[in-house]
Amino acid sequence: MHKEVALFKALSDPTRLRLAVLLAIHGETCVCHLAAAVNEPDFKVSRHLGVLRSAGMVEVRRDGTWMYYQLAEPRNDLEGFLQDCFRDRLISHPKVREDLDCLESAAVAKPCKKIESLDIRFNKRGPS
Amino acid sequence: MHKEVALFKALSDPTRLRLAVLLAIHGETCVCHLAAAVNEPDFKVSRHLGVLRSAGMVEVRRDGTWMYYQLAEPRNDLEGFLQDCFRDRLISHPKVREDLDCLESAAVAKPCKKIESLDIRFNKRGPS
DNA sequence: GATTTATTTCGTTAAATGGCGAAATATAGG
DNA sequence: CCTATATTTCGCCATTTAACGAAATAAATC
Repeated sequence: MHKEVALFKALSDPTRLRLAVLLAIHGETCVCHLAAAVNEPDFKVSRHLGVLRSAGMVEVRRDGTWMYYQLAEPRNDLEGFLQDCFRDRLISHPKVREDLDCLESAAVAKPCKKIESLDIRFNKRGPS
Repeated sequence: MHKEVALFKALSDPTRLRLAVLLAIHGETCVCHLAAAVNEPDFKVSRHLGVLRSAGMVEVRRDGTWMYYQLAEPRNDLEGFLQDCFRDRLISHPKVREDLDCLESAAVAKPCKKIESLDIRFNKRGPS
C-alpha cells in the first residue's frame, strides 16, 4: 500500500492540500500564480509541488520561463474521487475561496505571456 | 482545512492505514487482535489507534480489560467515501488479505471473552 | 495480590519543513 | 553574442515534528 500511503502523505500538509484543491478547481496554473494564491514564497511552493509530483498527483509543462502544473489523470478510484471532492465540495471552503480570489488577482495583475496571447485570440481568460 | 489535513495525516502512515482498512472491513476489533493482524507490538498499535482517534476517524469502547475500536460515523462526503473505498476496494490488496488472515487466526487462537459468549448466544462469529 | 490488556512516558533517532542564497532555464535587449 | 532579467529549482543548514523501543503506569479481572 506504498502508493496509497504516499498519496495521503502528499496531502497531509496544509499548503500542499491548498495547492491540490486550487489545481482541481482552477486547472493548469503557473508556479508564480499559485504562490500568490497561497501567499507563500515561490521556492516553498515549488518544493511542495515537487512533492505532489513525486506522489504522481500532478504533471508539469514548461512554457518559456514558466512552469505550468495541473492535476494528473487519476490512476484509480481513490485518486478520482479525491479530485472530484476537491473540485466539487471544497470549493465552498472559506480558505479555498480566499485562495481563489488571490489567484484571480495575481492572474490579472501579472498575466503570463502565453496565456495573455490566448486571451486575445480566443477573447476569454486563459487557464492561469 | 485543518480537519482535512488531520485526516490525511492520520492515514499517511502504513501501519495506521492498515489498521483503518482492517476496521473498515472487519468492524469492531480489540487492540490485541489488531496487533496480531499487523504483526506489531501492542503499544505501537495502541499509539497509532490513538492518532486515528485524535483525527476523529475511530471510536473506542471498553469491555473489561479489552478496548474495542471501530470506525467512527463519517462526518462528511470525504470520510464516507474513504471508508467505502477501504471496505470495497482495498479488500483485494494482498497485504490487506494477509492482515485479515492473521486477524482471523488470532481471533480463533485467543477469542475475547465477551465476543466468545456472543458466539454461543447467536451461533455466529462476533466482530472480533 | 497476581495476571491480562492497554496506554503513557521518556529518550533517542529519523524525517519533514522552512529560510536563504546560488544555480539552472529561458527570454529580451543592446 | 553577451548581458540583464524573470521564473523556477536545488543545496545547505537549522528547526520542528513524527516514529520507535523499552520500561513504567493504569484499568479490570481472576
